[in-house]
Amino acid sequence: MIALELIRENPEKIRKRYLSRGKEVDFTELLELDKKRRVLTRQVEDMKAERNKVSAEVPVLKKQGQDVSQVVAQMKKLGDQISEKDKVLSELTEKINYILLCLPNLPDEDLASGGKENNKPIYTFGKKPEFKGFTPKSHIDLCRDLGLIDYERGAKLSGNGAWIYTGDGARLEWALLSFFIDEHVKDGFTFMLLPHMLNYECGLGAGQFPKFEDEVYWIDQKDRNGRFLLPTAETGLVNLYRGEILKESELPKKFAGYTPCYRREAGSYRAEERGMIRGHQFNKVEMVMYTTRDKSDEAFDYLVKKAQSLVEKLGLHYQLVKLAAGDCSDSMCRTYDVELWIPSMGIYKECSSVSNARDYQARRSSMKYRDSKTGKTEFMHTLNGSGLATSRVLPAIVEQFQNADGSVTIPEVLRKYMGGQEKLLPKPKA
RNA sequence: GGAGAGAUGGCUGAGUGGUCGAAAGCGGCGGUCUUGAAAACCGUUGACCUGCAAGGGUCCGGGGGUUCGAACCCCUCUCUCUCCGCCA
Repeated sequence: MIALELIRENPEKIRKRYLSRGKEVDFTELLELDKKRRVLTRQVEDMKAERNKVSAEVPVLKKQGQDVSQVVAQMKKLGDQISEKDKVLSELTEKINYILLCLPNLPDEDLASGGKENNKPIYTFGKKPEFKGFTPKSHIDLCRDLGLIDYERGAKLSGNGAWIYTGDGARLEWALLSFFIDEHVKDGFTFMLLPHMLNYECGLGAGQFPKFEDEVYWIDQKDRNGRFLLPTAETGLVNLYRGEILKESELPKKFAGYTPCYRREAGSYRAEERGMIRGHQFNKVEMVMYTTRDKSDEAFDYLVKKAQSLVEKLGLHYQLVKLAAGDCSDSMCRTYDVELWIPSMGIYKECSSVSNARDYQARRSSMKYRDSKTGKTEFMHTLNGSGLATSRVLPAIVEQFQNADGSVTIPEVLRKYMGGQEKLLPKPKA
């Protein structure tokens, strides 16, 4: 949620910043409602002040033995007027809040405007692997030949967009998760295992609701009392301090959470995204940081570096991409993606998205800290980054590290999690 | 799943219709004392909205109601605890 004052003070400037996202906004209605509300608030508060004053006098008059029936009748009338105006006021407030909740975050001003096409790679690590003397296989074929994934039975159990990690595949996925978590713990992150079913407020606070209510799986009913399966651990981790005020000295806070991510991904299936590139359930370790206002840029760089270092330790070729304003998700001011090279597809695929939401999420769920100097409360800044989406990393590993004999070399850092195993070998044909 | 109890400030906990935004204790902050610290003593100490300010308004788990007036009465939801049952 962005601050209403920003819009009130300079609607034109804010409008232009939204334009860089490709988002046309018109604040006319919002500003009118806001104006109405401010006038009405003033009126209602004056009336309430009157009522409070007179009501306080009633017991005094009674004690003096005076007749209060006339005063009481007057206050009854005033009370009716107040509740009428109060009703209008709460309707206004609800409308204003809804509009505000639907507005995306303001993109940072240094971002390229426009959509995906304006994303800019700003760093590249390693090189595209060359496959001498053999034609490289796709991760789908590799996973099948190596017995890592059972796509057919995954679909049998759950439907399209589901798969089963089997044997070495499960171990490799688990090794990745363990490796990432160990790295985070080493860096002082608190490891978290969250409930996978979250309440509505989590979606609202993270910024996914009300807009994307249809993109998650609902458990009981799809409304404010229902629960949904988290689409990312961020949705939970970013709600930890909802309604709380922390001491400045408690920040920054660093969390790393592992959860499966459940997403409907309605209509997004394409032939090129078979395999584990896009599914209804995938594994991800998510990093979330809470910082003070002045430390969030620093934290952002830190999280980007962290995501990069994980991929680099695995030895994977990737590019770091600075997203254009329009490609950043709605809650975010800025986003950098780490994209892994997938040889069979001839493209880079995101395995980490690091973003700074600044105070957007904190405003939605009122997460504040007390500034040690001023003593005032400020909204925290929240940041998040995948560290990493293992289900995207595994395809890159098998494709980038495949050998002529059909085997795959396991990255060194993962071997200790796999009993020292160095290679994944093709299963003998039955 | 059944029965009961409860939710009050950073914490413990009093308050059951009228100067209660809320006693008391702890904690925090400031001070006195001390070479310094501790102890003791004194003072101070919730959040939000609005306003230049003075002030005003709102908040005692959430929502609704009764009343001139609600932390307190009524309804409802959520959560917590205790006991019983069931169970991976």
